[in-house]
Amino acid sequence: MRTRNKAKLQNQSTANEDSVKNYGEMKSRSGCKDRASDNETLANISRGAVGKLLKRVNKSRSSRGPKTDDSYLCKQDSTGKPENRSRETEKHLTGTTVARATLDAECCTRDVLPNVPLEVENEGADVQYQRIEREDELDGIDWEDGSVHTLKSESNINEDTINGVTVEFDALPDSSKQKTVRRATAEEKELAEVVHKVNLLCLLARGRLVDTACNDPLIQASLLSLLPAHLLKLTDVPELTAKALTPLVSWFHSHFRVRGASDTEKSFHSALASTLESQEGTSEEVAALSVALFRALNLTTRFVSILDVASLKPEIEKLYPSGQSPSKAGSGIFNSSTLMVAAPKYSPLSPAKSLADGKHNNGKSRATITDKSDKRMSPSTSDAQRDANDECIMKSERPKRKGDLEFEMQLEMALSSTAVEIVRNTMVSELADVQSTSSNVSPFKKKKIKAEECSTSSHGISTAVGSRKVGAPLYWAEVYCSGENLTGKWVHVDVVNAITDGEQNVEAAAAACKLHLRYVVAFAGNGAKDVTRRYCTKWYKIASERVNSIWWDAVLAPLKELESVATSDVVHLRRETSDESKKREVAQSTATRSSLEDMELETRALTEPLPTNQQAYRNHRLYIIERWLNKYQILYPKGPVLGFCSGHPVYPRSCVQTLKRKEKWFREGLQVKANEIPAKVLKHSGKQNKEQDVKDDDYGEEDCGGTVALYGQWQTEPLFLPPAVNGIVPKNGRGQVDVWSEKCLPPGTVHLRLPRLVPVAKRLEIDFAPAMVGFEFRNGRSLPVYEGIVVCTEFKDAILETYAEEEERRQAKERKRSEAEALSRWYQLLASLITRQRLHNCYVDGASSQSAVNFATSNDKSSLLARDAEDTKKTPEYQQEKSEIAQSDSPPTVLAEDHAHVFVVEDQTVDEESSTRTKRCRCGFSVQYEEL
DNA sequence: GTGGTCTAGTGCACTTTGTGCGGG
DNA sequence: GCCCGCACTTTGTGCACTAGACCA
Repeated sequence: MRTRNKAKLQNQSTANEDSVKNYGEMKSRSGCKDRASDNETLANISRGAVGKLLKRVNKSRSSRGPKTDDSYLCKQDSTGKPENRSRETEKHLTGTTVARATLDAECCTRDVLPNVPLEVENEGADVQYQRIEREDELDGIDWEDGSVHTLKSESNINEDTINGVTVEFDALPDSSKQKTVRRATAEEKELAEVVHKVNLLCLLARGRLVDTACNDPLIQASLLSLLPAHLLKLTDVPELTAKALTPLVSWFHSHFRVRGASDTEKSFHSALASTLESQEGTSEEVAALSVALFRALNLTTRFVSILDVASLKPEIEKLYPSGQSPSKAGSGIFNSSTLMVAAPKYSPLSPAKSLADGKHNNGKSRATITDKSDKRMSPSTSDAQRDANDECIMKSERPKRKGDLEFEMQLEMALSSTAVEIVRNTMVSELADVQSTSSNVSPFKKKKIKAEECSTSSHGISTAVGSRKVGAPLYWAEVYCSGENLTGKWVHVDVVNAITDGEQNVEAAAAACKLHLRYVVAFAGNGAKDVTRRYCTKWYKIASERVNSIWWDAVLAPLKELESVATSDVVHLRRETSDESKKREVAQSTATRSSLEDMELETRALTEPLPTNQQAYRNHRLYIIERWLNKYQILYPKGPVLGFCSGHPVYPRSCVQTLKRKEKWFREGLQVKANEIPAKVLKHSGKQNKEQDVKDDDYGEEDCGGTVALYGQWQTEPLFLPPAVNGIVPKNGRGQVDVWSEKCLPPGTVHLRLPRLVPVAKRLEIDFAPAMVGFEFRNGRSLPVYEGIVVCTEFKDAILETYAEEEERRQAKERKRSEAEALSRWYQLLASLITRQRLHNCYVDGASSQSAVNFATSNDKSSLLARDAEDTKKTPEYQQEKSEIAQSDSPPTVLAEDHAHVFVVEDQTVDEESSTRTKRCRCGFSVQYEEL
């Protein structure tokens, strides 16, 4: 679509600004003329002229092709005053326009007016032509092919209207064509993974928190006190079965209600106590209470939770349109449907919230209802509601998926039909509130609860519309029933939905609620165990959504032990009355219970049913269909056929073999057996073929005719290389040995990974081969990397011995060289110091040039510096000078004339910190140097 | 709603064996 | 003249994977 560059006022790009400025310039030019003559008349005439001009420009555009159709440009208001604009926008835009007009007025005087007669009426065809040309010149700048953001289109139209121009789009932006698909970058993936992991850890911690709260003796005692007497004895049977739990579950389900909201500021423990008191709470609290009750009844019980973590994959395209940063929209753990904050997530469709959603998302028709609801809410509830509303606003800013749009439409219809019912329910709840005085729950809270109940159908899996349905199985209990099966069984008990032993239904229920069973974790004894396998039969669907199993197993390992100990401990306590021998037996059985469960889960993993769609086989860990084999894979042996999917035979994944070229096998220390037919022959690309034709392969690779032969491991045998004979190392065509691994070394040879071995081997006249250990890319090409040499084993010691000697010699030589260099540098330093001092004496202290010359002469050979101090002492000159100095009372400057500096040892000072030594001559000259 | 197919974008693995110049 | 070390410059292609669009 060709659009007017509307980005001017949005400061989107400089180019856009320029282009729009050009248009503003056009307008201002006409404004200049207005001022030049009659304001009113010329203004109107000018506007008319601009309109004409635009029409002609548009005409010329449209004549150039369908893509340049700008018919959407037309003059809207003859007065140029915008209609229906906001005050802020008006202010902003007026300022901008005036500023630009002033600026352009100055420009137009110089730029346009000199060439154009002021009489607009007489504006000749030439001028118009010039202007049109100008427009054409601007065409490339001022107009561009651009996308239109739907969310901003409305405001943009207003802005353009302000300028007296209406921007009309002849077609709705085609989202499917405009949307550029942006894939997640590696960095974003990494970030998503980190968020996922952190979210997992938080949810694990949350689960442990809940598990600990379930052990509270006060809560357990309170629950027992509520339990009818006949139910107390239900579980007091030696072989507990799932059936025996049913009455208990029914009682619990009827006595505890689930509400959506929760006071997130309370600790979970106090929230649990409140739930116990009011017999209403979140599904998490209700499930936790059920676990507490079962534990109070001495049943081995776990608290099980689906960890609904942030996605492992960055959902960029889903959540954020192009140009909208994740930070702006909010992302990850804080915006995901995490269980850390229970309230908003579990009641997405409560009437109040739904109405609030409607307020923001859908029109004002529902605003009245929302207002009513809001007015009845308590301040705290309103705050919560505001939070929810904020969340809704955030959600509304995101691009909506097709399903979400449909959901909104359905929601709107449902609300319109049930609005009356909601109001009635609210009134009923108000009435009930007035009547009930004993309850501690605030009337406002109760209203909300009641209102929510009417739409969420409180218990059972709802079939409500929406992407997140109410009733998703998120929390339940697992009770160990020793009477189930032969070895006992962990029985799924969901008091929220009043389901016992319904583990096979969890997956379907979760799927119906758009909830993936990525992680199902059972908590007990402050530990945790991943029991996802028990509830998830379609592992292939969640495998890619789970974190790296090594990391996950490592995280769970200590928790798993705690859980295992805890569940056995519970059993142990339960049978405390047993005698010692029985105790031992129980301990033994619990030890195997954990391993039995592991076996059960592993069995489930290995007996996963065959998927019914072909895509599932692509990365399935157990099964494969032939179409998903890549070019380096083959089925060997080709069977057994486990089943069929859309006519494709399904094979075990274990039949998939990786194929490699001969050279690749060589690198792994294997060679293809003689007379083996390639398992697969691949065609090479043109470029590779060309290169392959030019060169010969080292090992007789069969790459010719643009094909490459691949072999499977079953076609290989251990590498057999020609051995070293008579001290000669067998080499390849390039006179080297490729040392990919130790297996690639010819028998009887050894790889010496030391530098500077080549001269040693040459000196000893020992046969060797450079060892190529790999390739590296430099200068845009791959270059071989050599490391050491390959020699026959019998020469190893001799070479190493000589190498050691050679290295010692080399190091000594190196040391000597460095010392000599140090001396040389010292000499240079001191010589420069002397020169400096000489110049100082000569020109700064006012010494005679003659003395300077003498000084220089006496020092030219640097005899003083070359001389050692001790040696100097022994010389007759030194002795003479010393005596002269002692006898003379002359100032040092006089003495300095034609004298060589003498540094007496006694006059030397040493700075220990800086290791600097200062030598002083009696004449006052001193030299400071650093000791090496 | 689900699955199959096609398309396009992204990331990654594979490929693979120099040359010229200056200083010693 | 020979040998050694260093600098130069930083691929290109194809495939696997993934996700979206579209259709049945």
